[in-house]
Amino acid sequence: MQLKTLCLGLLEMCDATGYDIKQMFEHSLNHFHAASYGSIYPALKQLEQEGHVKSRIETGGPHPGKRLFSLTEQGHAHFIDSLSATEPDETIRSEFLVLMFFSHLLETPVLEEKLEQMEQRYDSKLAMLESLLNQQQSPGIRFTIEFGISALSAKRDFIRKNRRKILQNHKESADCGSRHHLPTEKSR
Amino acid sequence: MQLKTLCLGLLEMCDATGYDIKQMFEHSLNHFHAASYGSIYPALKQLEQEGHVKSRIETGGPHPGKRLFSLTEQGHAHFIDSLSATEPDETIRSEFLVLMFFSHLLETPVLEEKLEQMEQRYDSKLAMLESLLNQQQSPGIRFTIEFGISALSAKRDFIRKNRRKILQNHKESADCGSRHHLPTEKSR
DNA sequence: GATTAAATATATCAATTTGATATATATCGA
DNA sequence: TCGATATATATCAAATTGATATATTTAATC
Repeated sequence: MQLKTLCLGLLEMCDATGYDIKQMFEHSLNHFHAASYGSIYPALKQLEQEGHVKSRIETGGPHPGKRLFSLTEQGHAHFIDSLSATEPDETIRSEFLVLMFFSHLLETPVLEEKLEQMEQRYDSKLAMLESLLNQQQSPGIRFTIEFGISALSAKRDFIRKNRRKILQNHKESADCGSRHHLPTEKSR
Repeated sequence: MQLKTLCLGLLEMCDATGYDIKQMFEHSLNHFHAASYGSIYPALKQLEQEGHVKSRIETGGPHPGKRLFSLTEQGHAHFIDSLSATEPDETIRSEFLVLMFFSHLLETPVLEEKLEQMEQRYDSKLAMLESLLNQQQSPGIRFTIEFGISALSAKRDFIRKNRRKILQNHKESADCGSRHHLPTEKSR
């Protein structure tokens, strides 16, 4: 799914500036989709060229000159079509699991710190979702939040349950970046 | 974390071609990090220019002419440093949750199909991880697989538990792409 | 034995996206 | 009134995706 499609979706909710769209990404979609200004502004520009959105410059208000985007009928229809056609899937990019994958190359205290940090990070992400839950209305949005809470809890609990075992094991087979036993040693 | 760092990590395990690295991404790292040829080959080229890897062309074997990359001592040291410095975190991009977020704009049978598809997708991802589990040795790698299984199970179970409720609710407040009640209607 | 499909291997490129940076005004608290 | 934070837009190099092109080898099928 392209960012353009997602911007269209957010404009289904209310008219918004590029800045507003960024805020929506950071607040409502934070736990399952990110986007940067460097992609949002060009996306909106293209959508306008394609006739899916139109924009007007605000004259009054606290920030005169700001550009408010709104969906056109064409853009609405296009969003429904794109949405219906998107395959349900997800992609994960986990630097934490990369760390764990290569954990035999870390020193035990470093590994311990990473596990600690990740657990805390999950805790604060959970807290954020819990607080979102009290504000939301639409069943679809509630679903995404509750889904996020389930996934996050499972991951945090997995770390909690396995942390001690992993660290014990790691300390015993202290390896720590030496490559003496690796099969490719000769070639260097 | 840059792809270059990850390539270095994979070359810690054994010498490999660009193709081999892509295979490793698809098999071992599949559940937490993807990479395309279009990024792998340039990454290896840069790593060689920086002296972190070196390459040799194979003369014999089934595919003479293929370029095997191996880590240099410098590359090894650099990988350990990069790894120790990476913040444990993760990013999720979920088209499934985007669908759920805007589910009020889908027709009930379409929503039903998406939920069904996602549940199946989680099942097959789960099956893949289960089979990986029987092959793996290193505690770090096992951790990533078991972690993946926990997270995937939680997500699949969440869909199973909430599917009926969501669909029931959705059918009752049939909305289906009409925008008659939306606040921005007047502006169009 | 011939044909065909799938696997192995490398490379390139337009389009997308990130992440950083620059700029300017407005609001709010100290 | 000062400084910090929030609002708002824009740009750009660098990274990455996803698609495409090419060629050989192996395995399967007929």
